[in-house]
Amino acid sequence: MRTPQQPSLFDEMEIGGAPAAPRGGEPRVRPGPAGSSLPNPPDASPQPSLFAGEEPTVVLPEGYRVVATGAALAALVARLTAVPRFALDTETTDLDPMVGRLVGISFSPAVGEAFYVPVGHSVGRQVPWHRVAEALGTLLGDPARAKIGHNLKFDLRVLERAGLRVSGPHWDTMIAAYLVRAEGGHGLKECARRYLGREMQQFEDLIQQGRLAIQQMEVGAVARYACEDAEATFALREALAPRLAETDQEAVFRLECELVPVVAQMETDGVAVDVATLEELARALEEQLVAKAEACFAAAGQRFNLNSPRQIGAILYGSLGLPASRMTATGPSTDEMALRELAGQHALPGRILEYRELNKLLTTYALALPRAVSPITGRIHPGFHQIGARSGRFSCAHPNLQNLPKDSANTIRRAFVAAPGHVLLSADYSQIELRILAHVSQDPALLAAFQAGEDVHARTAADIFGVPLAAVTPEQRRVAKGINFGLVYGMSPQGLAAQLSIPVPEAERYASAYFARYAGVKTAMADILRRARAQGFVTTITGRRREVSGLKAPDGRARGQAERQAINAPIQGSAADVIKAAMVRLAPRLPEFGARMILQVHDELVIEVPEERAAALREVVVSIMEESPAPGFRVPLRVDTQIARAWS
DNA sequence: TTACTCACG
DNA sequence: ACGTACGTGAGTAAG
Repeated sequence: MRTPQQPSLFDEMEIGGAPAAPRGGEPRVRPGPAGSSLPNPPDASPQPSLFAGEEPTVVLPEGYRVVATGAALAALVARLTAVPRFALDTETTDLDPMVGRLVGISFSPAVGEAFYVPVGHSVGRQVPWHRVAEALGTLLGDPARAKIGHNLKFDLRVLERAGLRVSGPHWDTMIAAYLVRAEGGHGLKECARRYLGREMQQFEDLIQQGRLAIQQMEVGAVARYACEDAEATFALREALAPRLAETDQEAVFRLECELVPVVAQMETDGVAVDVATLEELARALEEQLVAKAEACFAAAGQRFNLNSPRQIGAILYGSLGLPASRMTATGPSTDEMALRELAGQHALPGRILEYRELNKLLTTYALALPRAVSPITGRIHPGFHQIGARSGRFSCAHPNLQNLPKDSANTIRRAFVAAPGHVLLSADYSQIELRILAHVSQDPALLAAFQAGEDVHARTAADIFGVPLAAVTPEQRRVAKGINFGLVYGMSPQGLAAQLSIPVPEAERYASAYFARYAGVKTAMADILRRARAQGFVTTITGRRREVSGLKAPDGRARGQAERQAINAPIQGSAADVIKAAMVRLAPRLPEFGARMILQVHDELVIEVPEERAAALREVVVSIMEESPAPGFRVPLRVDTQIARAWS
């Protein structure tokens, strides 16, 4: 693997005496407010060809064209102007759009037809970038023309960095492919194989063939590859559109495509982090960790690798002879629940738990997060994956900021801060999944509880224990809260019992008391299961589909798991639909406040806004998020907000 | 690469 | 009797 510290052979190479393109060595730090995207044109100086005097080695297939002259560029614009939609694809020097520079853009206005516009090659003839941008800008910004792309988020970010804004409507073939079929890969090449029966040239083959970085390769070779990408993408749209219709997922597809530019913006803007706070925390944790490790070794009577579950198991269940309660696939478990059970019998298990807590904070957060800060912007730019979760939720990675510790005892979230002069506005849905359940079930008692604005856990407690609302004890509310969480997860009495640390028969009594009071919920769940068994899938309020297999499995455990998935997916997935739709409605309102959406954590949105506009924006955010998400959705939605310098 | 553990909603 | 609920990503060990 290459690292920025180890430039390849080719970085030293200069062609035709022109200076090599500037590379990542000198990061231009862009401090301050969330990334106002400075123009960042590709490294595009036309240079004498490395291959001057040689015959072109690549013959383009019929229908593919290189756009390397002003006349060809005009012809491309005319051709694209004549069609209602076209596919586009970008070639870049890096897969990270924060780092990669534009090498070329390919377009396809029809099946069998594609154009490649080289803009960042270091060899061969090409039209200067400012002329390309000028010629294509209007077209790409035209809201009357649909842009088709495979993972458009990437191309939008790269083009934006190069100074070209691409407006919708967007038609993302990767998202379409995922909605049509979640299993298997969703790369362009795989999709072309599956839906077009085509075997495409792999990127690795292109690179290996030239043994050069893409921007240094002969334009013709890249053109052949890039044209195929754009053209296959165009063809994919035609193959996938009818499948989206067959599965009744046009509405959710439209939602996801409208979300693409919103997510692109969120990733590009990133979030500011106070590295000094994290470094200070890391130092403190390291100190505590050493002491805790020594305490563990003292209790164990020997030294061992505290990060190895296997070695911990050998000590606890071998040397110390403690009884193993829970098993994993490969041996006795040392997870938190297992160690808690042993805590009364020996000092070691409790100390291991304390060690693990510190170690998690140190390695996963305090040490790892500073490494994720971009040297280019000084901010962290996590990837938000619209199709990352089967339920319809986002997933978040590199780093995952959706699972930062929430415990007020630590300072991890406090290290996430607003830019100078700004604050973070956090807005989260209250009880969104239970409200979805109320809507889906139309259970009168649950609907009434929300419409009355009651504390729903207390209401549930009052109902299942048969006491007045005002008389509910904290313990009763705790049990009711467990029930309500359990409902969303497709609860089993066993799971409920384990979660609440109560006997199974008691959990069974609570569950039946609940379903007696909320009979609509019981019948709604039975309906979902019946339909799931008949159709093989469940759906959300927006029509997002999730296939569920195993509902007819003879193995009770497998069947139970499938049933819980079938119950949970419409609830979790509808909640995802609700917040995604709110993001789409909210995004166009943010510029007037100078604000940017920077994080989404399932039921929470975090927005960075100039301090003096925060109060005004809060009203807008709340009113948009609380809007009814669908016709006939009568459960009131409630959004709580916080405004602070930091995310905590 | 797989298994385990653990952070979040 | 049941292997302890739904959905994720990351760090580490060990093969």
